[in-house]
Amino acid sequence: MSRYAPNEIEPKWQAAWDEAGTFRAEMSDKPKYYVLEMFPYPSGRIHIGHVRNYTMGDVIARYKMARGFNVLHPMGWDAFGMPAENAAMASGGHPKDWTYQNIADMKAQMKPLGWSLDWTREFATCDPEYYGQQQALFLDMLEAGLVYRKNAVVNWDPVDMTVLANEQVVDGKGWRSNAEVERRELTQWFFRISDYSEELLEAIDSLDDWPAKVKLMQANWIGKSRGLRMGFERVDGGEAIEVFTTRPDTLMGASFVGISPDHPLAKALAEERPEVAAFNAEARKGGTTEEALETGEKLGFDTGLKVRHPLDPSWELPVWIANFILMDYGTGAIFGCPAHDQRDLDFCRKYDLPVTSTFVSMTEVPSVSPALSGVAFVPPKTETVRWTESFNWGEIATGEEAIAAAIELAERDGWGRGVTQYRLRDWGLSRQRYWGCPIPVVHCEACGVVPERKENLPIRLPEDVSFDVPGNPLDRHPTWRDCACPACGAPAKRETDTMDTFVDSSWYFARFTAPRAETPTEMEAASYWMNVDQYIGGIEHAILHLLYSRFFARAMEKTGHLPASAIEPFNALFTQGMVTHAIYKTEEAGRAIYHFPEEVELQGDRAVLKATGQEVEVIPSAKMSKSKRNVVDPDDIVARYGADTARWFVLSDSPPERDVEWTAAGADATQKHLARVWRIVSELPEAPEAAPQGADEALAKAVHRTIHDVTMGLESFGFNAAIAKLYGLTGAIQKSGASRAAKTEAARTLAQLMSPFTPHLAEEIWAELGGEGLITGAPWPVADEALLTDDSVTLPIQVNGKRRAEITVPKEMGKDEIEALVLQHEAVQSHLNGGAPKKLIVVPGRIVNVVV
RNA sequence: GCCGGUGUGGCGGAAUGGUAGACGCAGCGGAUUCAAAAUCCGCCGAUGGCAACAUCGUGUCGGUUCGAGUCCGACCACCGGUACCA
Repeated sequence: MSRYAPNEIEPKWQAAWDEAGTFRAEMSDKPKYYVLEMFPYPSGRIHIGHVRNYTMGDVIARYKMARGFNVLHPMGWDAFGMPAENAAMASGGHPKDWTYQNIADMKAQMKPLGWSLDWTREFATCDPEYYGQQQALFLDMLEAGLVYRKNAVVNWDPVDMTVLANEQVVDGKGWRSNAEVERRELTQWFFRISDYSEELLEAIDSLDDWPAKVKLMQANWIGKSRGLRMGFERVDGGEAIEVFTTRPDTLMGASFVGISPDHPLAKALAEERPEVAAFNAEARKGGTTEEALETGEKLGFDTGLKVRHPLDPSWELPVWIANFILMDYGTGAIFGCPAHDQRDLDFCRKYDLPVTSTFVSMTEVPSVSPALSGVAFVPPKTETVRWTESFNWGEIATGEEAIAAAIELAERDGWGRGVTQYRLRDWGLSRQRYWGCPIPVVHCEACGVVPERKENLPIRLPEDVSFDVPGNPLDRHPTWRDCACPACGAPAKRETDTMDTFVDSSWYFARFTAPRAETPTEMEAASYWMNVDQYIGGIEHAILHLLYSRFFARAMEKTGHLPASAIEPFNALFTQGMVTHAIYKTEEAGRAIYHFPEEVELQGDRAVLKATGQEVEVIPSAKMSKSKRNVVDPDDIVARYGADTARWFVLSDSPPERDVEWTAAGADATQKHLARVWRIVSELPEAPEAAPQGADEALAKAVHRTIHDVTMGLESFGFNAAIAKLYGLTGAIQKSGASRAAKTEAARTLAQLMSPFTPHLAEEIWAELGGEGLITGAPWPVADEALLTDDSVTLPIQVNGKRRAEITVPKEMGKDEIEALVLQHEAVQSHLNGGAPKKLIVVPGRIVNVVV
């Protein structure tokens, strides 16, 4: 008997697949199936989360292959991004070298796992062949009116004189300079995704095979709301201040009008009055994230200007500048209603502004007024509210009715109009960074902003750049910017902003259908392979990446790069959980320092650095991130146990949609199990020619029950449950006294059912048992319905919902007969105390409940 | 702050509204062995009991139902996203 030797069989079968071209995808008459996992960022090493993600996709791909589909399962690299520049800054190399080296290293780590990938389609988004096509796409979108320029705020580091990513802002300070970050306006390129708000929202309903939670998150993100856009007339006769509100029903509770420090009025005031300029500078401190704005300290400045309340011209409201109002949202101005909005209430209490409730009374209104309690009361939209008499639109209405009435009144009297507003903002794609796709436009003094000519694409990144000082190397490159204007030929300057890396990942799935095409896509290939039938990736991409991709598919349809059938590019989506790991953190001079797990020693509840004994803060379970140094490398698992063990192991224990905390315990057990399967196969010749009565049939039943259960599991991402059933069948074959022929047949089926999970071992068994060709792609076994049912069923008997006994009855026994049997049952009798049951519930084939 | 999710033995987890804890890990006991490794068999939520069995038990509190881990409401803790991390 030979031993289970993964290090021998795995390279052998991988070579066999390569030679046969098993995973190379070509268009054919067969039905196609496109399975895609979100492509990795080449951080340097693959981590255990990648293994889990790509093994899931591989299981699906191999299963679909066995079901007769022509499967496309490609792989590539999301290769632009900040870490490459950070590495260049830290160690002096070049982002390109760093990235391509990482790709080579990670590919070398991925190959031994035996994933059914079509490597002939591989590309990296930093290949000029890819980003050049992306530039062509950009130009087509520009021509189609889907791209424009406007001002937007960024995080500005005043010491390093550079734009910071949100991630580089830690507690409001720049991560390198430790200087307080400011919000600063820059002219940026934008995609008109908000033009598609309604369409992207409505089409969510058609995404039947998407998780409900992702659809809900997207809908909330788009955030459709009906509200009132209205002007507040200025007492001094200046230009009215436009605001948008979703709660015009609370207009009678208005205390002030607030404007953003970037509002034209605030800027104009700052020109004249130094104290306004000083406040605006102060108010611009801090990062741009919604979280920072919502949770940060609210600051205000009374401009001294007054506006009139639209319903009562004698009622004057002060105009304040407030730091929590962003110019990017709505009109950059709000009216503050402290009684019914917590943020406004906090603001008014801080600056001693009046708080007026717009309710006289209602059941839900707290007895203490917001002015005293400090707790704002948001009027319910669906419940009837008793409004104050000053409301012209009636005393009693639900919040929704009052909102509608307010809009109607405003439109009738001409001081405002009802508008549908979306939370979704246009997608700012400009990045002031080197390692990204250059935006293919030219700035000409005579012609303005001019698109590059397509024949000049790709606009390549220059290679002679330096990272020794912060800022965008393209900006300070001596010659790269210089070019001829594509329109007039005069000397001009290139755009030095590059594209957001989300652009790269918004169409790669389409590029995989024709990865070497001279145009972004090829219609024939795109029409054949699109859509992605099954997309798999992390829940952290639930909103941005998926929404941007849905927008891009529409934009590509509009510009003739995708068929109309592909505007929703992902038929089915599965969001797998993350593999998490503790983060180990210490602080030095107010800055966080992260430590690798191997640098840390655990001592009961506390953890210390091995080197110094310094106590380390343990953040229990967090997303793996290179910058947090909590990434687990799967190499030693693969090296020690083999790919099949690693593949089986990452899918066996936890449901794929759930986060798992990584532990290495259990890999031993997985390998023991695979060795046991191999041993069972090796020992088949010792099984008897003839079996005792019923043994063969019992084994066949176990086999077909398992075919059914595993197939169901594969259809519904129930990988862990499917694996549990495979453990069960293995045990059943081992313990069975069935004949050699029956056991051999069972082992062949077991190998087929295992083949998506452990393809190398499955091939080895298939060959050992005389299977024809490769097991990969061999037709999937079909369960025989006749073998799935038993002649008798065991019914639990409950008394008042608690299990007290059970009876085994023939499957076809009628309700009346079961009732009679149950009532005679000793355990039931003793609970009845001679009386009759109040109720007797018989659920055929399931359960009996006696209500006493 | 806001949006979304998760919570079940010592651990990972199973369970179309129908026997809570499948399967696996760890642990305990046994067989085999000179001994070990490997392998095989058994036990394994808590409390009480020799046992049969009884009571309790799926984050907390409440509700719907003959019956709730599952549905509804409120809360707590943790995780993801929050538009320049990818």
